Amino acid sequence: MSASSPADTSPGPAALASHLGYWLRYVSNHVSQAFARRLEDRGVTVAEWVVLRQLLEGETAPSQLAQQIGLTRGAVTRLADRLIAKQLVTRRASATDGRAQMLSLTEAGRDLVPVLAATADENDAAFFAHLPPAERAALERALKDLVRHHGLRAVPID
Amino acid sequence: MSASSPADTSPGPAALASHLGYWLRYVSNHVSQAFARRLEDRGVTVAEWVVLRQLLEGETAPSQLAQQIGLTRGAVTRLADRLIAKQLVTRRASATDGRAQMLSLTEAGRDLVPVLAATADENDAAFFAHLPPAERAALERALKDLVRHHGLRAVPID
DNA sequence: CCGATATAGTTTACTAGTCAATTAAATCGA
DNA sequence: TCGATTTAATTGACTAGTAAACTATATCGG
Repeated sequence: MSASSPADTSPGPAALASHLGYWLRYVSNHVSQAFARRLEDRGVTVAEWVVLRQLLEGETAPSQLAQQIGLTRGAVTRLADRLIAKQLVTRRASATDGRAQMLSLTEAGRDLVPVLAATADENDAAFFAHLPPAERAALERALKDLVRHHGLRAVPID
Repeated sequence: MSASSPADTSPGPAALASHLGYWLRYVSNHVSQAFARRLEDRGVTVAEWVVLRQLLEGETAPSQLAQQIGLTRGAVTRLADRLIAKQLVTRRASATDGRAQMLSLTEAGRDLVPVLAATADENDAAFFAHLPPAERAALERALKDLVRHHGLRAVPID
């Protein structure tokens, strides 16, 4: 029962392509890479888009943000540093907790989000629009089932 | 036509979760991360597993390997350095081309591949076995359709 | 009220990748 | 045959993440 994957016909160790995880990673990398190239013109990365979109919901502490988007707090610190350098985000001390910081969008950041969202829409359409609706729906259902079944949450518990 | 994604009900910029690319990346990251944890016990990373499995097909030049697994030659150089340090791979000058190097598995490397393949099988099963066969097949078909339709190949043209 | 513990954020060291520059060898053309 | 171009590999500078150590502030218990 070990070598159970569909394309695994030969004997010996399972081929790379016999694992669904391999294909998932393969396609996902291409989609993200294509998105990254589109965002390049706007001067932001995929990770930065995620932070900016999340901050549109309102002022947020780094640790909270880390939980929401599935990064460690260390990663959020660096990401915030870069976004502040680009003048898209500001960081200020919390009024109520001496340890905490609060991140929010600048004017420029707030203005940029809709532009980036349109870019994300374009990228998604370019990749997935050609799929027959049923297949597209099946893909979405399978992905969400995986999330549900495994209780996938923002990765690093930390 | 811009805000076309299924879960995008509200006005304003599209939410992160309204993009299929977001879910793909989300699930893919979890699968890879889980696989990485399993491989940790064996002392190798996911990228290293891919190289080792590919080298099982035979002695390969770094540039060729780069094409096969979709990395730049620079990335392969570093990866090879690490695998050599772990004594799983050897690098020797090509007999026929003064510029080229050839990478091959050591005894230890060859012995390790089946163990890692079993680990990959386990990880794939843990993530995808619960999906109803039809849904699992639909996922696989959708991913392969995306590869075919977009002519996705080893990413960096370089 | 004060010591122990938990939490927030940053920093350091590491893996993992890109791109661009560099070096050296091979090949192609006049 | 020798100069120009291409190709192979490496290296350096960068983005992007984790994990773990560290600092500072809060909070909880006795």
